[in-house]
Amino acid sequence: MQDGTFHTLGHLQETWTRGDVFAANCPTRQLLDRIADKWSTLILIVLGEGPIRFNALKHRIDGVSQKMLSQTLKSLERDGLVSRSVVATVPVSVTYAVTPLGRTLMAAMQSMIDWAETQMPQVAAAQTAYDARSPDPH
Amino acid sequence: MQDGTFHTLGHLQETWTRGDVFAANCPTRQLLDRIADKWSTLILIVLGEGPIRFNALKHRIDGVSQKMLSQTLKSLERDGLVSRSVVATVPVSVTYAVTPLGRTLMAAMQSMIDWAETQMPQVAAAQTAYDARSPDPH
DNA sequence: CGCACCTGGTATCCATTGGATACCCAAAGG
DNA sequence: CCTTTGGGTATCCAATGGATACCAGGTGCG
Repeated sequence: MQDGTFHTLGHLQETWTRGDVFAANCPTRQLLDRIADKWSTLILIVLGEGPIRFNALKHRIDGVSQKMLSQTLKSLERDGLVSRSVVATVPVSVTYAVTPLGRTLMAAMQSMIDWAETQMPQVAAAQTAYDARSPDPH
Repeated sequence: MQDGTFHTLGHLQETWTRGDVFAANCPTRQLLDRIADKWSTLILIVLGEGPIRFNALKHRIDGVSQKMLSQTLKSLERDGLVSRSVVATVPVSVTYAVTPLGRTLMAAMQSMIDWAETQMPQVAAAQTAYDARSPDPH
């Protein structure tokens, strides 16, 4: 398969111990690895506002490359979290939307966003303090 | 600085538009990029159970390399999410623990874990269906 | 007609990241 | 001695991500 594929795992495993997120073969952990991802998170947040076309999405998410966007969308579609529909307009336009399953994930993610927004000053302060303690002795 | 440093961003920016997670310079997004990370998530979950030493942590999290573990711990410490304490035992032992700030993040992350554990069958089914539709035409 | 432009991608190449391995220190134990 | 132990760092190589170029194929424009 091509350059940076997402399909290396094939499909999720069948057997696991519930709660054992730390064994590499635990499907929960595989799933966590997939969704604990920069672009997936951002894409789902934007899609939460409503269906959107590929290029609009690309311009909305600052810094995402076309390659990562199409790869990540493909993987999210495979996971049943977003749906892809080709609208046969003049230049074919492709619209992406969150599925009901994806919407349940978004609720869980929202608490992380909220945390980041509210706790940011704390983190910035901690960083400043840390950097002051270790003066980067070069 | 050495090989795979985490400090490339220096420190978080000062000016932003609240809720604008999509501009690359938004501190919330920088923070999100940092915590929406495979190893950070796993480390915080383990640390949530109580303080733990470096090697114990390493053996607990299947598949993490020593390099990534020490790098990620350093970055989490800088962000004020975990604390590192050197106990002057015979071979020096280092204990890591979650800070109160880190504990607030863990609560937010827990909903993601719960989602992964409960919705995994849905995702596995979606993947199977997807793979059946696109027969990988080689 | 011939050319550029639109959308939604792929193919290619190179920089950065992550993983495996080896090594380091100092003290204890055989 | 020589190995083991804990907590790393240094080095090297494979995998990942990003930049850029290209493609299809229909449309408007000179």
